[in-house]
Amino acid sequence: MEAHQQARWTPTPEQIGMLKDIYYNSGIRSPTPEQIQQIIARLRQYSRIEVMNIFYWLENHISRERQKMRLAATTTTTITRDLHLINTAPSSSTGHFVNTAAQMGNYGSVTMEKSFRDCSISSGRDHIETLPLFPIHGGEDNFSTAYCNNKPDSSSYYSGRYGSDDGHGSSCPSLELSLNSYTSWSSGLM
Amino acid sequence: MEAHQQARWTPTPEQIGMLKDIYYNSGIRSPTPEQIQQIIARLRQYSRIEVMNIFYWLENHISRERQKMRLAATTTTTITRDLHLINTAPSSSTGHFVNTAAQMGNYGSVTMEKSFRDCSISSGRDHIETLPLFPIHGGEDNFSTAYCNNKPDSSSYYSGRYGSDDGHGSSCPSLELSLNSYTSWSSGLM
DNA sequence: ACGCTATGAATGAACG
DNA sequence: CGTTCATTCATAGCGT
Repeated sequence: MEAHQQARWTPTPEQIGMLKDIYYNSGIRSPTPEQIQQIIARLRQYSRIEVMNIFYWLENHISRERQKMRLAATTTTTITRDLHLINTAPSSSTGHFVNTAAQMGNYGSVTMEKSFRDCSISSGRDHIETLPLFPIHGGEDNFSTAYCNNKPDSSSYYSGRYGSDDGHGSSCPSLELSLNSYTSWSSGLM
Repeated sequence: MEAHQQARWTPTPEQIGMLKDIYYNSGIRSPTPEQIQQIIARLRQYSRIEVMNIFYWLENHISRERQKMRLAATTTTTITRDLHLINTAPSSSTGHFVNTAAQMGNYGSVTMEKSFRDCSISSGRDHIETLPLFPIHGGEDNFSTAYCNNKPDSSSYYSGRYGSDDGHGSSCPSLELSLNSYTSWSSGLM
């Protein structure tokens, strides 16, 4: 087993320098395909690099700068702690606690969104619906294995969080209307 | 102090599998409210999930697939071999046939960041040559192994880091137009 | 050797 | 729908 080449692109100093130049000097944040091609062509001289690497690099770079900025602003040890009480836009910020009610009503376009919207009014508050009346869950992870049992080796990687040993707490071995009827939606749903 | 749950929905492998099933096997891209209800009802067994999560998942998935498609079309001398994408019929048992390729036909506007994805594909880690679009599978499990396109590494058991659907197949070695005339994106650039 | 940090990679969420 | 932001996972690199 090997063949993975390099799992992760490791930019050389030259590449980083070039990217920074592009980023800072040129201020390019969203290069065009042509630009990308050229950039890539250049960087490839130093090491294996794909377009996505550049993409990620730029994205991460931008993100990170913002993050730092934000962090600095928040963690400011100096004064300015009570200054902004109303400026920062709510939601989606460092404080991120999603406003449940804020979600409804504005998704974007009109396509599937409409359908979602119809259901989604319950984004966290009400979940009346008609389906979840009965906690159908008998086999819990039955199909889980069916889906992807491709864990070749193992992977015994440390489990960081809840892993997958539980979580559903399903304990209702009752009758479920359609637990494993996948076909039902596939066929009947569409 | 209980945490605020996870700010971000963390799909379990099971959920992803189910979503893929819905997406690929059923070819559902814009589920109806009823479908949404059912989907969500099912997925809720594994973790907390709201309608919006599904909505976003589908959107992102579609977007991503489209990007790939565009890329393929671009790299393969325009549309040419995309015709035979639909070949082997599922012929499982339920007989869900997919029709995913029906969407292609309108990609000519490269805009911005996407240019990256457009231009590149190979990451260097995985490389799937076959389009995961169609879980054609002549087995007996119907939809089971079909989803997992065998994902060697990653092996993240939990969140969504295991990847599965992307296929960066074409790793164009150096077919670029090679506009090496990096005359000047910036001043001297290097 | 082990743990921490920096950062590449991936994807969920949201904007226009 | 395409683009962009934000968050998180995974890992190369480095210090102790």
